[in-house]
Amino acid sequence: MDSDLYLYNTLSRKKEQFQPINPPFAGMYVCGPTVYGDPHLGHARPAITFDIVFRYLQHLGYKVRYVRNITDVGHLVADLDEGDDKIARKAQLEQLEPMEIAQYYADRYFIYMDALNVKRPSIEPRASGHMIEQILMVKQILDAGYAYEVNGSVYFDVEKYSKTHEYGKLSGRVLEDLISNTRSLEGQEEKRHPADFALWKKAQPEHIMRWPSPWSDGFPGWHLECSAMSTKYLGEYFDIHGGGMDLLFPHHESEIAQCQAAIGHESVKYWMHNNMITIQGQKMGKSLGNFITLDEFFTGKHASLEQAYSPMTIRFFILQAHYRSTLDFSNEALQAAEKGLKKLMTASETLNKLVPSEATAPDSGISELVNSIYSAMNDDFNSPIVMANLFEGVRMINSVADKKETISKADLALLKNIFNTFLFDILGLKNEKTNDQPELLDGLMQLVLAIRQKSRETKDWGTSDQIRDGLQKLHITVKDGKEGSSWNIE
RNA sequence: GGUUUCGUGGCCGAGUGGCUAGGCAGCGGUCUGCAAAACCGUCCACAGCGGUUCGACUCCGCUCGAAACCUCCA
Repeated sequence: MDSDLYLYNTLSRKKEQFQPINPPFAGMYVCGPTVYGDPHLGHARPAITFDIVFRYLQHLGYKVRYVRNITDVGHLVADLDEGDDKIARKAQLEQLEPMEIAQYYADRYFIYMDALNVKRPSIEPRASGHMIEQILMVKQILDAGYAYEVNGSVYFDVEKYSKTHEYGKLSGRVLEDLISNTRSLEGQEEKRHPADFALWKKAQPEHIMRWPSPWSDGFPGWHLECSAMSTKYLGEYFDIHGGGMDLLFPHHESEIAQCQAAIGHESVKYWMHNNMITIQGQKMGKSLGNFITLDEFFTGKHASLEQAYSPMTIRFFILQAHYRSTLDFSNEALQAAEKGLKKLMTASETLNKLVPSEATAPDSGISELVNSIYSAMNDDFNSPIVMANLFEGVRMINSVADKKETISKADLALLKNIFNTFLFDILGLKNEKTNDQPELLDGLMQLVLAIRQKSRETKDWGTSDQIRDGLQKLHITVKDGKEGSSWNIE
């Protein structure tokens, strides 16, 4: 099963043809959220990026197993002296089990990702549910001689590993630089080498999340869960591993080392990384305190938001940039996205009402449109180009509706197919209008517009405008065309 | 300091060695009772300086500027 799909592999820093290991199956692992805070705009980017990858691979006919983890381990420290871990504080103050906090935010994550029309992955494993696998992997690495135990903690021996393997190949780092640049942090004295990282950490008394292990009551190292769970569900060698660029080092670098040490070979064929969302040129992130939660976007309740932005506006906004570029947030950009989305959705409604003619005139090249959309997707998931092409389709649709152009039956079917396939199925955008009683509303509107038409015929503009303005207040726009008036819910 | 990546018009954002990105906003026009929407036309670019080339926004070098990672973070 050969495909024309090319994707950018961070490991080689080149676009490579996608050739799955076991076609028609495709395995994909993406680093999911750490559930100790409300999901924000930054969470939406990888979720949507890899949602597109998931959807497109399925569209191409692959049987995709998409695994995205939930990190619910090791970040909840009850020590209130340092940091601003409000969740731990909350857990302690309200006498909550830490897992209650994790559950709460995991649920929140699902709700908001559903709102963004992000498909649920095939498997969403939790780190806390895979202690056995993680402990087993630590043992494997110890047995292989690439780890050592100190006081109940186990560390990965980066120095030894780097003698026979290239630690830093993914992020382009050199070990010597890592030595000289690593800060001396508390608790590092146990490590033989500053670049070593924890596979298992003995829990300090204040650490409230802990599990028994052969070495100590403690918790697994940050990088371990992904290696253990990807191996469990996707095997020792799988196709795609994705995540945010900020995870490149040390997280993914360490995953590579862990798998190499435990299994004896690398586990990932293609590494994909989405770029960050910035706010005034700076990364939007938890640590910087400049993030805006999805809930705040949807409700408009945040000081830097001029209005509320719907889930699909956010999705459109994100898809209008290529996933490997930074994307700068601003009200202006969001408002542009909102208008663009509306234009696209209105056109998709118009499309369903279009009447075909004998031929397409002028010959506007709808099949070329299809080709260039596929080329764009195949070129490392270039969603902005896909959208630009869809807007070309919008122009055609509106021109036909305006009777300035005509479209053949075959071309119309083709155009409908493109919109259904790409706009809705692959880009995953959807019409957000809600209408529970379409017949009732339609009947009412026909009546109201008939009355207005009468007033227009007698040039009673006062009544005519009163009706139109009144409807506008209810977010129903009336458009007067050559063949009577039409209406639209905003 | 090291690693990685950028610098495109009023805003957001694609792309290419010579030929239109696209969206939003602006301007002019068509349509309309007036609008709205739509369509047509149009203005505004490729950080700076060198080099390669018949030709560079696109390749190379330097300068300036910005970001991410090196510590939990999507």
